[in-house]
Amino acid sequence: MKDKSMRTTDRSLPIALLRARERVMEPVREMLSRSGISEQKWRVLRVVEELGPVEQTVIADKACLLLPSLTRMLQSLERDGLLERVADTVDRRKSNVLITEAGRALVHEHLGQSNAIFERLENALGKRDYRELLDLLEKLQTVKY
Amino acid sequence: MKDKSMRTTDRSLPIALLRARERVMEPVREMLSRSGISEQKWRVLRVVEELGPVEQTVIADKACLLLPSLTRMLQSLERDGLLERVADTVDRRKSNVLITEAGRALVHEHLGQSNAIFERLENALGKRDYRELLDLLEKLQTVKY
DNA sequence: TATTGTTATACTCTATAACTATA
DNA sequence: TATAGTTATAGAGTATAACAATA
Repeated sequence: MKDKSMRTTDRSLPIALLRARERVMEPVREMLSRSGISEQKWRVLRVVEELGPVEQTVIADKACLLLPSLTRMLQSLERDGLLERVADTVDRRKSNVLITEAGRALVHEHLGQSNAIFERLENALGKRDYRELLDLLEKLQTVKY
Repeated sequence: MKDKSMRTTDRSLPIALLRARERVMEPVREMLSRSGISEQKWRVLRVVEELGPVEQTVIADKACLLLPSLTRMLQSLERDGLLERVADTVDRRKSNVLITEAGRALVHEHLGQSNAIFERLENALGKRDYRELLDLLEKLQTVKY
């Protein structure tokens, strides 16, 4: 007999978040693999494109990466001419990362495809539920507990 | 000037799901690291405990892992005496995985701690929103698009 | 002393293909 | 021929600690 306190994995928030994400990422992965860019690098590019010149600690936080991982990705993205690092003039420990024109072009090209994917999903799930889900996820990120 | 078609990363479903998950996993990771069990193995154990004797393809699907990764984890979990693999008597290509008493004990012990973590979160987020979020994630997993 | 970022290292997981055994 | 699982292998990311430079 099952323990009553046993939450099923469907009702486990971390597992449900992961399964949902895997589901949603399927077509995105297909898109990214065609251009040879990893999921993680794609997040870095989007964060940098969104936040403008931004320091690495912030990128790591927003893109859910550790700093040592980020360092290597930035080196690679910089070699590919998609991002640039410039030393901060005020606090010289920092460097600010910004997107190049080539990087911006790449982001926007893929974002077009990505938008198409998520428009389909939005319709399948219902606009109301889709928005509600994003609202709840946003709330979850900021809640203190 | 920003492109209007540019969704911010807050409203990107994959990124929002990831950030939410990272947020939620923080205390769970702390708990797991104390017992030296990886996140992935923890998912495998929970899935097997939940689904009883179950074939590996199903575990891989439910725990969001690839079969080759799962194979190695099962070997390790079997060595540790937490799971067992028994050949399927009907279809001999398959093997059924089941949890041992030691495995069940480990799962339930950690599940107790995990429940405490998520009860706190449920209260912080509000029971209604918490349930709504799980419902939407479940819906997302089954939607066709 | 604390913080920003880098380097080093070991390890784990991912991804793909090739393979075995069975259906 | 197709499927279940294993093995091999390359590569990428994770996690920790130690380090350099700067604050």
